[in-house]
Amino acid sequence: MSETASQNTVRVTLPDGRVLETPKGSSIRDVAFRIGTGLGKACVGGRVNGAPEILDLRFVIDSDCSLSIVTADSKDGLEVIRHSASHIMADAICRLWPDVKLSIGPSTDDGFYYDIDLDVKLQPGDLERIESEMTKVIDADSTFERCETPRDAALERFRAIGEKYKVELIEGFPAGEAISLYRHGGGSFEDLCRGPHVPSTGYVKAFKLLSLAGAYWRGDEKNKMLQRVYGTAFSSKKDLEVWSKRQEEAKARDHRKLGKELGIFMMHPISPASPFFLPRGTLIYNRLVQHMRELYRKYNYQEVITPQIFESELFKTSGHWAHYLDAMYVTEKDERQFGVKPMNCPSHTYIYASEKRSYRELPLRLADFGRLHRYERSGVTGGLTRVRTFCQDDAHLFVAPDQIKGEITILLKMITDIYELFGFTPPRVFLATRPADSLGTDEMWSKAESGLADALKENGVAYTINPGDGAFYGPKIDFITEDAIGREWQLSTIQLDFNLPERFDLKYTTRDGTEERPVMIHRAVLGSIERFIGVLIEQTSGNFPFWLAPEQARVLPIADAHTPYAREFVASLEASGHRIGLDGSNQKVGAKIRDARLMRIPYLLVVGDREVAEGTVSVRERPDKDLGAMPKDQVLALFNELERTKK
RNA sequence: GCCGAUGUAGCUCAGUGGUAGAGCAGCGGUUUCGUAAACCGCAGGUCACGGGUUCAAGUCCCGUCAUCGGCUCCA
Repeated sequence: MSETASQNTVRVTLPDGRVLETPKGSSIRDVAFRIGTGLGKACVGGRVNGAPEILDLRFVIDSDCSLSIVTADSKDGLEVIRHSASHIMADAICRLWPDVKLSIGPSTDDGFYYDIDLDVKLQPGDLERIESEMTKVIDADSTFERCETPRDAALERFRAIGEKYKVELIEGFPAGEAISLYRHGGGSFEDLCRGPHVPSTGYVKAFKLLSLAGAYWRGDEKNKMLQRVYGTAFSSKKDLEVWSKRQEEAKARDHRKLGKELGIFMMHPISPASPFFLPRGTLIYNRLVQHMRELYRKYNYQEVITPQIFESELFKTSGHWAHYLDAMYVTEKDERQFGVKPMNCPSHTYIYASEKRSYRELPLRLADFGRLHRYERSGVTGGLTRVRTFCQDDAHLFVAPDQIKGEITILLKMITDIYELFGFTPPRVFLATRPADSLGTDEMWSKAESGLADALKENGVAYTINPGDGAFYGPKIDFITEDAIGREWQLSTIQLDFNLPERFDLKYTTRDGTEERPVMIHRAVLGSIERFIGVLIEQTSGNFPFWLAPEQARVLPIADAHTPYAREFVASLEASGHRIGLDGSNQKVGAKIRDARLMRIPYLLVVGDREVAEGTVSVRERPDKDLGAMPKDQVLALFNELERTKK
């Protein structure tokens, strides 16, 4: 290897450390082909010198650099393909409806969309028309060309064709900066775009348009609502099929579907967006609450029960009246105004303030499973994940300022343990900072925000900052988990609050006899029990662990003659606290097995002549594992162990 | 709240202006059976609700409610 590259070559360092000498002026694509034909065919872009942005394959390398090739099937590669697919879709829409105005069309985690302004209301059937127009563009395999234009020229160009959203976007760019445009179809379609794109439209080998939706321009509810067309694209037809299949499977796990099938909850327009928990759902619900109560004993919480309805003064003092009145249920009696509680915190301040508090009592941890009501706007509600009545495993910790970090450390452990117990993947953690509309001083906020950040760092929890997403009274740490179809939900939360103690004038007496203000930590581990159950149903596909299953086992007599024995067996298992069913129906055992499997019963205990004679049951473990015949004591030991270890 | 779609038996769904259907579930009977659906019969509907168009509306139009997909919001 020569020490210095010649005048006409550059040295390109590959991710594996290999150095490739390549003619000056080679494109990323050339380099990929030099590495291997397979890679050359599979690549869609490249990254130079570890920069975050992906560059076009056509990007020319004219100096020594490090390069990593982005292949079509990688996450980055898919992003490029999808972004190009969104351009192709925009082109197709322009061909079909020439008076359309384009806004933005990015790629997303599992596809892409384009927001368009079009007088004609697109119908679901139009998606097929757009798809076939897109296919024409893709079949033409025309080159994606990048061109840089001075800002003012670009502005002029888009203004001339009346693309007002593009004009608005460009106006937001710094003056004098060059604007990059991408065109394909020999210039018949041109769009403002940072890139990168695949070399030609033919690279988009597998795509599908998915749905239509409304979306506000720039995500602001005050702006015009545009039409959003969602689609997805993959590097191969096979990948698209795999994805489609997975989507189907996810739909089968939808908690609204399973909730109905498994008898967990129902909904009724008589109380919109408010679940009715059926007996089976209530067993799960109460078991979860029981589990939290067990933890509360361990972690020194004290549970309280507080009123449902309060005079408005409470919420005026707390600030909720000003911030959330529209979302509260209010009522008037005796010419006094009352509100149904949308959260427990203000009432806990009354318990705190009901006696003179000493530093010795802190941290004071008050837990409350109180039912909350929030008027969620129509259109935002759904299933168990966003409801108008719910309860949280809510608690408020009243702590001295120097106890904050310690408490949060304990909470992080509690939360981590919970996700592990349920077998959830670790949640994504966000630190939500001060929102525009908030209470308190800058000093309070920065103290609170850095307090949370320090606690996270000290406990080695990786997190992302979510600017302006905090509660109006304080910053928070949110723990985000996904449902079956990838929608994200906040379950656990830890919120720091210097405001309520101030507003309700809470105090404690220190060792020195002076009075200080406690800090409040609002926290929920499961979050809303309703939402938690919704996510739990989807994560487990209804296969609840033994300790949570509403019916942990079902005894299946083969014929009527075996029913008395079966009944006895059920009674003795129930006497040990297990939830056992009996299928005494007039059906063949095959049908009973089928019914029980559909209900996801963890254990099926079959009894026939043999079992009666031997004093056993034949145990079948979900979904279809034969554990053989077991005497009663062995079954009991198994169930007790499952219960004890929460498996 | 906004954009769009949907609403037929308990559930899943068919029914494109001319007499409301199927499967499963339910009920009655027969069958007593060995690991994913035995057989026969019966019953079940103001086609979400309210208006309108029409000789005639589940079907077309308008409104309301609810649900679903998004957007915005989420103490």
